[in-house]
Amino acid sequence: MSGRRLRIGEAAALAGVSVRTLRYYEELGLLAPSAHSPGGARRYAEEDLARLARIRELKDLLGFNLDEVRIVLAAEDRLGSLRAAYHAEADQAAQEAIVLEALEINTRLQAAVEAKLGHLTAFQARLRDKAVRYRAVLTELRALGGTPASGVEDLAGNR
Amino acid sequence: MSGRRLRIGEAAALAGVSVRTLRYYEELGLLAPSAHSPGGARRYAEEDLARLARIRELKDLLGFNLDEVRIVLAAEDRLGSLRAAYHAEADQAAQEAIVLEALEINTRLQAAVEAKLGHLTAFQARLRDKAVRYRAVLTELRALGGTPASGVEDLAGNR
DNA sequence: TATGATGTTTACGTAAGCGTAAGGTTTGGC
DNA sequence: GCCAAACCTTACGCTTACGTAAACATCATA
Repeated sequence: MSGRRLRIGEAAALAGVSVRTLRYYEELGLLAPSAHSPGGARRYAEEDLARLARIRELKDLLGFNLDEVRIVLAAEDRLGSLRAAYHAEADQAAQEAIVLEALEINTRLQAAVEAKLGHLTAFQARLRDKAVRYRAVLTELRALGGTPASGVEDLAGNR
Repeated sequence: MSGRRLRIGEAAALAGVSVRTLRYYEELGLLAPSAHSPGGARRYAEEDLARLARIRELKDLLGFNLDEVRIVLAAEDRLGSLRAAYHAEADQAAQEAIVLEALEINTRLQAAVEAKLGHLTAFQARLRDKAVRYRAVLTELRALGGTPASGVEDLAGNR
């Protein structure tokens, strides 16, 4: 179904990160390649790239550091292992706890995203406002083109 | 206008940063207190705190590093000095250039914000989707168990 | 099978963004 | 005027997130 496995250089280029970054993430326990060549070279599958994308998302988009990223991913991983052992009759209370934990983290993430969205849209509004004022100043400046220093005073009142 | 000037400790506490951070930003040429005590202690005015807020916004919200922040602030500063020297008949072409520069940076900022907003909303959608699936798993788990383990039953239904 | 590109581990280096300690000065309430 | 709290400068330290180099192994193509 899914395509071939990528060498570390290919994976890095595709994801827009460095080879060193991939090895570093593995060292931190964030991202391990799902396979290795017989000689021991890392082979990355698509799911690995997806995980990498999630890492970069949490880091770059939400500003999480790699330790915080790990916490989030760890919960998702526990959920994944639950899903794998779903039919193996494990302790149901434990399974519930895992799903609840995932839900909790999901909720916290949603809150974080929501907060960021709020701040960003507010920032955006202020930017637009400023742009309008800048353009007004510009046209006024240009209108003044032939008329030097005639006491026109409303740049200051522009705030 | 509230004239009270703040000592560095007060300013830092109010802004939620460390004293060291304020001094560091000054060292980088990002934020200088608008006054000093006779003995040489920094005194921060409200405008200084506003500037600090802008710095943190660009850094934390957009992920800019302090050097990028400085570029943005420098343009705003030039615009401010233009405003101050508006009546001093300076070279009009130069004034236009300054406003144009501010507009350009504003545009780039808007683009950055827009991009982030797009990514964030996409991320948000995926989070919501996941939450729905998690709750489905949870109800299924509980249905399989027959008896609700702990008092709370309707986590799936709320929200 | 040769061989150059790409990979491996190990380990030291680096830039940003502060933290923290030392040693001295200023501030401001009693 | 006294004195603790807060400030000053200088300077070295620390963490994060990698970069870079060395010395060697493996991969894949001719």
